[in-house]
Amino acid sequence: MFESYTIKDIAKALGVSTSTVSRALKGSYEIGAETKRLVQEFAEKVNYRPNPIALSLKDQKSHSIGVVVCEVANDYFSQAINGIESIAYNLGYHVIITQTHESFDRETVNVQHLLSRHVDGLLVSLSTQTTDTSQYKYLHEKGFPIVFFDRVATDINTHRVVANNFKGAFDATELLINSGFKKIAHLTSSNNLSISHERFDGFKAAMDKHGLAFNPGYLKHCEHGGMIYDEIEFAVKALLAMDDSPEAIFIAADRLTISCVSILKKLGVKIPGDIALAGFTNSDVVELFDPPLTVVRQPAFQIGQKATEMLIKTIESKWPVEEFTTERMETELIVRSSSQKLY
Amino acid sequence: MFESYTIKDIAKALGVSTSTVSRALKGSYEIGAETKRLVQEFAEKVNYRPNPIALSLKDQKSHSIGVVVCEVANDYFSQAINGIESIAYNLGYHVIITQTHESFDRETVNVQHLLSRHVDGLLVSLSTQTTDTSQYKYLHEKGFPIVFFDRVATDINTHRVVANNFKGAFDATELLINSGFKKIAHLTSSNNLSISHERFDGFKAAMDKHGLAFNPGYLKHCEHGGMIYDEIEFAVKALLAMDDSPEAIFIAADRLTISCVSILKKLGVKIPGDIALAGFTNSDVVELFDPPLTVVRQPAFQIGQKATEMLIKTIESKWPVEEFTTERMETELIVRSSSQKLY
DNA sequence: CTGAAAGCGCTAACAA
DNA sequence: TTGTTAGCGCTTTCAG
Repeated sequence: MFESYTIKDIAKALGVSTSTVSRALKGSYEIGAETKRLVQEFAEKVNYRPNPIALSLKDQKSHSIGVVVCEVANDYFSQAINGIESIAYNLGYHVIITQTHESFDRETVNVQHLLSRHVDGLLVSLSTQTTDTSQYKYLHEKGFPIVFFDRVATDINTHRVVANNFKGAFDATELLINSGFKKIAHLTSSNNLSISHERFDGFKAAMDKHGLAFNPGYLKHCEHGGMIYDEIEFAVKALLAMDDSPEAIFIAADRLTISCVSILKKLGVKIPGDIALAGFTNSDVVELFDPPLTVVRQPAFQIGQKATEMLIKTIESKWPVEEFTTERMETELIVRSSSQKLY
Repeated sequence: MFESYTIKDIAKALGVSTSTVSRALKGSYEIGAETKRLVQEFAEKVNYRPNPIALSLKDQKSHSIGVVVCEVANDYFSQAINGIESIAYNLGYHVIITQTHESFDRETVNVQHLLSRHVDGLLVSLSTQTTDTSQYKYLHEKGFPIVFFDRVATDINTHRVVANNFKGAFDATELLINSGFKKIAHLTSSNNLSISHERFDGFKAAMDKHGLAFNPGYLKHCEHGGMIYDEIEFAVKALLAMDDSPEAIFIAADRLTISCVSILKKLGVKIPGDIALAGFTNSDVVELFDPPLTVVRQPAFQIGQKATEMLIKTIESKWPVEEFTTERMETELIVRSSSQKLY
C-alpha cells in the first residue's frame, strides 16, 4: 500500500517500455487502444499513483505553497488556514505553515526557509513588526507568485485579499454612536499594519459623519499586536485614567478585543455600564461572554480560500501575470450587549 | 534568490566535479582542506541550499508527515498543530494537514491521499465515526510509522500520546462532588472514542469513591462529537426533562462544553444556579464567560510536540521499531464559578 | 504506434 | 584526494 508501484514495475509486468506506460496513462493519442486499455487497467488494479516527488523534480515545481502568518492558534488564522487547506488540498498542493510570532526576523527566516523548500508561491500576512518588505518586492519583481492577505504590503503591487476593514470599522463605530456614545476611544494594533490604517480610517469616517470630534488621546496603539499583555493593559489603563475618559472603545484587532475584556473585568470596570465595547474578533464564543460581545467578524475562511485560489492561479498561469487585483470581502457586524448604552 | 544554485553550478564555477562539491559540503574527510574551504565559501556566498525534492527522490523519503484530525479551527487541535509544526519545522519536515470533519469515509480518503503523497509517517487522531482501524493496522504491520494522539486506536500497538483523561475527568467530577453535588450527569462524545471511555471511567471512579450511585439515564452520548448542534441540544434537553434531573453536568469534550453552555443559556437555565458545569475544553477565553467556566485543560501544544518527536524518531530509526510506548500528559483543572454550589 | 535515452538535483559506489 | 557514473521516478524528445 505504501510501497507503491512505479511506472517501471508496470512496464516490466506488461512487457512494454516505461514511456509507453507514461503515455498510456495520460491517454496520449499516439498509443494503441489495446495497449492503452491494458496499461490503464493494470494501473487501476494495482492502484498506481505517480510519485509526486519525481514529478516535482522533473518539472521544477514542488506543488507546495508557503504560508506566513503570525500565529496558528488564533481564531482568525486557524479559520483562514482552514480555507487555505481546503483549496490547496483539492488542487493538489501541500501547504507549509510558518509562524512569525509577530517578529520581523522570524518572518525573514521563514520566507528563506520556505524558498529553500522550493515552494511554488507564498501566502503572506505580515507581522506587526514588519516595515521592510524588500524581500517580497525582490521576489515579486522576479515573477515569484505572492498573494498577501489580511495584513498586506501596500507598497507592492501584488494580489491581495482583505476584509472590507474600512466598512467593518465604520459600521461598528457608527453603532456605538447610534447607541448614544460620543466619547469613543480606538484601541488598535501596530501602526505598521495595513489593517490598522484601514480600520482607523473607518472609525474616523464614522466620527466625522456624525460630527464628533476625534480626541487624539483616545487613540492607543499596541505595537506588538496583542502578543504582550502588559502593553494592552498599559493602554487600557491609560484610557481609564484620562480626565475625560471615554465612554466606549472600538477595538481593531482580535487578540486585543479579548484581552481588553479580560483587563477591564480584572479592574472591576463594568461593561457596558462603565465602558461599552465593540471590536474585531473571529472568535465564535464571544456570545457567551459576560457581557456578550458586539463584534465585527471577518470571513476568514473565505479569505483563505480566495487567496489560495488566486495564488494557485498565478502559479499555474502559462504567462507571466501582470495584472493584480485586490479582493475585498465584506465583514459582518454582530450586535450584542457590550455596545449598549445603559441608562 | 528563488532560482537557486545547484551543486552543478558550483562545480562548474569552481572547475571541480559535482561529487567533490557534494562531499565538500558535508565536510567529508576525504576532501582536501583547501578544496573544501573553497567550495564551502562559495556555497555560503551564493547561499546554496540543497534541493529537498532531489534529496527526497534520492533517499525515498519525502520529509513530510501527514496529520489526520477532525478539524483545524478548534482550540485543542489548533494548539496541537502548533506543537506539531514547531517540532517538524525544526527537524526539517513538512506537515500536511487533513481534516475528517468527523467522517470515517473522509478519514480513509485522507490517509490514502497522504500515502500517495509519500508521507514518511502519520500523526492521527481518529474521527468519532471510526470503528474500523484496519487501514492503520495494515500500515503499522508493514512497518509504516504511525503515532496516534488524543483519540487513539486501542487495538493497535503503536506509539500513543494522550492526556491523562482518567485523572482529568476524575478531578473535575470530584470537584463537583466536593462542591456539594450528588446528582451529576455526564455528557460525552461518541462511544467509539478512546477518550470517551477514559473520561467516563474517571467520572465513574470519582462517583464510586464518594459512594454516589451513577444513574445510567444521566449518561448522554453525542455520537457526532459536537458537529451536530441538534444532537447536543437533544441530549441537554433530555437531561433537563428528567423527573429527577441532575444538579450538575460533567462534560467530556471541547465542543460539547461550549455548546452546552450556549444551549443552557438559550433555554434560560441558570449556570450554576440551576445546573452546575465542569467540562473539558482548551479554549482560553472561557474565563470571560458568563459564568466563568470550570474546565479541564489539556496540554495540547505539548501533546502535539511529543507525538511529533516520537513519530520522527520512529521514521529516522535505523532499525525497525518494535517497542511502543504510550505517553500520558497531565491535565490541568481550572476552577471557576460554573461549578459552584449556590445556597 | 512504441522504445531508447536524456535529464531534473543529488548521493555514493567505484575508479583513478 | 578527486572524478565518473548510475540511479531515484517520471516525462519527453528523438528514433525507429
